[in-house]
Amino acid sequence: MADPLKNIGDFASPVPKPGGIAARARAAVTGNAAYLEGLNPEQLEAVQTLDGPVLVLAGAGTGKTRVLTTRVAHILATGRAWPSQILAVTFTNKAAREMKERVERMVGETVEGMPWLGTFHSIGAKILRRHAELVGLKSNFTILDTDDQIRLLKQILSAADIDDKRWPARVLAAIIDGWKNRGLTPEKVSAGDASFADGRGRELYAAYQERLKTLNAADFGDLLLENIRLFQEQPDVLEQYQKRFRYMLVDEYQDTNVAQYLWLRLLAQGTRNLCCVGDDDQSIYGWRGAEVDNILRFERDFPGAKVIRLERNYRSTGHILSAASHLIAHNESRLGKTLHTEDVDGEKVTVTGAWDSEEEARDIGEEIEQLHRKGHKLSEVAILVRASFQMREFEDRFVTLGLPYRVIGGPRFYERQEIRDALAYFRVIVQPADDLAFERIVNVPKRGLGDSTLQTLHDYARANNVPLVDAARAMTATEELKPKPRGALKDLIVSFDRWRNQLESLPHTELAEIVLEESGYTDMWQKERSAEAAGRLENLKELVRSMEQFENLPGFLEHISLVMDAESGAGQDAVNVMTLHSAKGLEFDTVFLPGWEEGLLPHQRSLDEQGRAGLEEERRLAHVGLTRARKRAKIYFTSHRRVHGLWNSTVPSRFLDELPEKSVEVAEAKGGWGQPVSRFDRVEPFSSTYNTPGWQRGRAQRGGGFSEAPRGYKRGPVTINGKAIDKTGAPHTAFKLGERVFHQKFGYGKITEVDGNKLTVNFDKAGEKRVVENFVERA
DNA sequence: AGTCTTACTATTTTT
DNA sequence: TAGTAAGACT
Repeated sequence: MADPLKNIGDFASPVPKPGGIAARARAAVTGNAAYLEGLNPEQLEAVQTLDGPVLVLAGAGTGKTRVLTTRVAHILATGRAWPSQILAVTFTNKAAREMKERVERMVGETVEGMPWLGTFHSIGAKILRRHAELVGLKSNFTILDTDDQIRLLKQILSAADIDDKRWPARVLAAIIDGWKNRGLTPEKVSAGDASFADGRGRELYAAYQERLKTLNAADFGDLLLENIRLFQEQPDVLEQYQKRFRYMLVDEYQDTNVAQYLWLRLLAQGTRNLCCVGDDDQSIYGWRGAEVDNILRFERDFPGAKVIRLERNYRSTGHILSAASHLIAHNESRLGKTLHTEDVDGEKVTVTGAWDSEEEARDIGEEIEQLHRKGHKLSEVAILVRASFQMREFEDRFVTLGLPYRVIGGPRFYERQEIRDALAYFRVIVQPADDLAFERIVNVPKRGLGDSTLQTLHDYARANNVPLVDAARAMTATEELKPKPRGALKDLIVSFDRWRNQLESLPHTELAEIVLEESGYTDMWQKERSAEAAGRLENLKELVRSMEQFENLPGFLEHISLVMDAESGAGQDAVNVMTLHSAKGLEFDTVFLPGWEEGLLPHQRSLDEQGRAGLEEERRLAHVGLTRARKRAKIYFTSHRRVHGLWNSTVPSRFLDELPEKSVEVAEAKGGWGQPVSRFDRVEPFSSTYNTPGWQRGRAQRGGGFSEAPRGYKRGPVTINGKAIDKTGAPHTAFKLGERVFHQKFGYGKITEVDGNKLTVNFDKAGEKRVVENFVERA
């Protein structure tokens, strides 16, 4: 078995050795080092202010990554610290990888990789493995992902005799995650917390933690939480790291949660040389525990902190930047920055109204084709949506147009069923006590080891307090199981023993192939002659291939749970389709922003659940979208959208009101009125509703207030400060069967079914549709 | 064990 | 509407 501690930097050698670095250091001290060239004064200050806490407020496109990497280079070049004495944390592996590459390029070959550059989780895991015994784990503990977590919680719920119908495991998982994000161990959760199973949440949390320890496993949240516990309970360990990390850098500080903040604060109590880089205006992960407050509070948390603002934008043209700045200025909870650019004004941001999402997609498709004809690269075009259901319309359209596109985000490589199954096999080999992995694959492929056999195993395992594999081994020696399952189980155990023996003697990629082959796993998919199965087999091959870059099986497993992301399909010239969230950090020449409607952006749920804070986060999301664009930003909204299969009239987003008139141009939908684009007759021509766009009328009436939804619309789910008025609940108009009604989109029709507030109407022209009663009126 | 039926739900996503 | 997940049925 590999030594998991292998790559951990040594704790010795605090004095840099001379050489190439020294020369650069001299240059750096006099301020004329090559790597400092081309930085603007603020960036230079952010790079050179090395002592004490520093907060770099880096607006979109202001050279944040450059500052971060140059700062590392500067620390190294001036001989302030060794690579192994710098802690640099990011959120994603992608960011970590990029930073590593850029630092290496900047500093040159003489510096070996930085052992403490990585994600919060990977660094947390590394530290935890070193001191696992101190928190009740072994250093080869397994890292569980969300899927394992939920399966484990299911068991715990059933053991506690809780109906997992009423109290689903996934809900509990989310609650526990939330607690962990806030740095709460079971003891610290308030006893009165009744958010789950009538107040039994805390007890279940404790049981879950106990199970994790027995399984020698940690979930993602534990990687940090156990670190904090370790630091708090073992001051000498904490001190070790405080001394080691002479300089600390944090990327995307606005995304940190409470646990991450606590972790950083503990470590920063040593040298206090903590540099956090972030942008409060790009905080869009509040819903998964990020605390914007961390960045807003920085100066109070770290007295004497130097705050440096990067406000020079090198990405977008004037109009785009002005639109984005005006929009975000409507937020109250922000530190405030004024971005400016020396670039030309460029094209105005366009706002286009479309009849429905189909027209929206058709229009955007057309515009993209036009750009393409003019020689623009498709890969420089992005469509950024609020919710993934919006993507479908675009995909459909692009398929008919034959326009190449790629969807970014979506299910990850290692989340696919076949990958997880294969990994489960490997996990059992490396760690026989991994019950979750064992359970996953006992009967995959089918071996006739069904629920009853598994139940027997569970009972035995529980009674004797041993892992399932041991229980299985014991049971095969008794008469308790029927001959058939007993034989199958025995075969499986024997196989695992054999594979485990080959762990040392065979290269791990070879062993992996053998395991997948001998277990019958590849066979299982080969027999299923579907297109899908072929893809799965392909993925399995890809998995084995990706193992090559690791030294051994345990090393590979460590990385797959923390560091594996599928960099798929890049390189092709294709339009990028993704959510606003996954667009953060990217940039494109042309950005399309469809769906700027009340209820979608800002999203209704955000408004309902988070109120004003939710609205502000939605606004930041819009801001992130706009600031992705270098040369062209094109906003769209529709007046009709189908949500959950029901047609809704929609209201243009309030954010449209918040854009500066001088930088915005109202464009007409290409497939606009007058053309027979719809299957239906338009009862009310598009132009009469929006020729003076509603969002402009709204502004005229309201005089600039921003927290209210646009007025003047009778229909649709209009909300004010997150509170819906005119909700579709109360049956204020009782429609009857057979009645004639009128709908804005579908025209006239007869009611054929009434179901609460939902009506099925047989429209004269459009055929049968289900609609919410608010959207029809008596004819 | 496999297939059919019904009920439910329906942002955003990394590690 | 559409997709999934769990339960019933055969």
